[in-house]
Amino acid sequence: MSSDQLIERWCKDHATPTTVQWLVDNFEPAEGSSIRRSILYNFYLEHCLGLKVEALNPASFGKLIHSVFLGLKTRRLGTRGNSKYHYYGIQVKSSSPLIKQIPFDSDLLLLSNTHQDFDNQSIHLNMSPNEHIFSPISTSMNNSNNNNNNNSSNEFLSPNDSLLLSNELPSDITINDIKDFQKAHDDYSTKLYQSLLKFQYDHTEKLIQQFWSLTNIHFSQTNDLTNNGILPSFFEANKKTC
Amino acid sequence: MSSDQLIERWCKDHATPTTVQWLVDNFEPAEGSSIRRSILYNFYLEHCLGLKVEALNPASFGKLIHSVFLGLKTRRLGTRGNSKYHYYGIQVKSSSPLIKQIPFDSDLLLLSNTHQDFDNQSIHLNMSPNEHIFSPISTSMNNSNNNNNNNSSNEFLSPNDSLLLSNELPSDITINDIKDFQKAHDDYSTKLYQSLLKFQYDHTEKLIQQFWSLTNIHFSQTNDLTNNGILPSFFEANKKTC
DNA sequence: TGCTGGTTGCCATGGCAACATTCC
DNA sequence: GGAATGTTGCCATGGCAACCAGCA
Repeated sequence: MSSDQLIERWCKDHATPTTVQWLVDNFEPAEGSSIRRSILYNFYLEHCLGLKVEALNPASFGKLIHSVFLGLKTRRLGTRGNSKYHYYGIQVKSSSPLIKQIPFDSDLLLLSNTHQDFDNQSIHLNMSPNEHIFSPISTSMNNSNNNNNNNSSNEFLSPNDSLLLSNELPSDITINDIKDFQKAHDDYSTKLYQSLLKFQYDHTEKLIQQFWSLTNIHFSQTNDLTNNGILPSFFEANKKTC
Repeated sequence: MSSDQLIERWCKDHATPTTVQWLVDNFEPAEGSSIRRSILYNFYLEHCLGLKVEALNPASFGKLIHSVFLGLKTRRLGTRGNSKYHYYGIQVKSSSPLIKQIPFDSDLLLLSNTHQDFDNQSIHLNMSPNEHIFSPISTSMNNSNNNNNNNSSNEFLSPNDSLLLSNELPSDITINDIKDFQKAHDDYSTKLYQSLLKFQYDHTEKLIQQFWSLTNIHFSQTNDLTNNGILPSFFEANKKTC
């Protein structure tokens, strides 16, 4: 089926021809490739933001993309215990500007102390380049590995990251504490970003308050992020949480 | 397959014969009947609590119960927009003590101002008898309707409820605001109860803090629940939340 | 051979929209 | 006939455990 026919079908059903066109322009079927769903959905949100158009929710967007790229499969990829849903059988077109914004394929939480070939004895940290916040640094980080579409667990250590983590943590804080915090923070960042995209200011405020309330530090105090008080109290509050 | 054979199979696989026995003792296949999953799971949690045994998570419990009651179906029942997952094809045995603890089948959020045949002009409220907190009052409420296993939308108005709601709300608070609050509070209560069952005190504290932080009222102030300040600020904070 | 860690199957849950029924 | 509302199909997501491959 040609892309024009696809568009016509969707135009009739849901009047979303522009989005279908956007999908066809930026993505293509590709055996063996996959895109993390949340990344693709965030691309879509930005697309809608640019068009000042109401976005579909993730489930409905799923229906749409399945109807455009027939035969899309589902896979859950990622490190053990942190697998994420991917659309399998699709890739960003090499001609698409989005390709510059694709984070690592191994964009998953990856904290390991089994490899110590950098900064002797320091912790290797893939800062899980935030999938949706395309800061200059994460974009440039990612470009170096764009063509690598397989599942290899590339690690990446930003100099800043190692400085941040290599020392000065209270001794009773473990690697798992840091993992937990990072996971919670990633989740928080994702929700925060999406609520910002949707101009849900009240929701945004609520998210910030909720997240930082986990640290037992009042929201108005979060300016003191650098004062070394937040991580410990967060861990304390979450130590026995399931 | 006899219940003894069932138990033997599960004993071999998962060493949970007592729970299987408990299931067989308290539940039975029944065409056309259903039990809300969260209610059944909460019964199970209490069962484990009594035995001082680690409970399976809901997904694993689902596998267990499906293997004991073959052919169980899934249905989502409830008022529009508030459907809940049920196990379909099973009921509590009439000989089971649990039958006294089954809430209404229409235990779902139900706020309506279209029926006004009680307490002239007041709001009819099904206080969504909390599925897991078996207070004397909710238990006695439920008994009156135990045999009614169909989907009829029974309403029930406790005198106390009508007193609580019939007046004294600021005029800018709508029925939908109350619905939202009640929904959020039900969710909060469920989580709170489960964390209490599991002795997750830290988690419990976090839940309380998170929930009440939505109201912009500090946790230490929640003693002032009756002072009419919480509902309005909660609604304000959530008005534009998706 | 046993550990580690990615993948997947089978559960769970929820949103939205289409469908079906019921009730003005 | 149209509005309201319960039900279901088709998406989404996640936890846990089984499986399996690579590796010490």
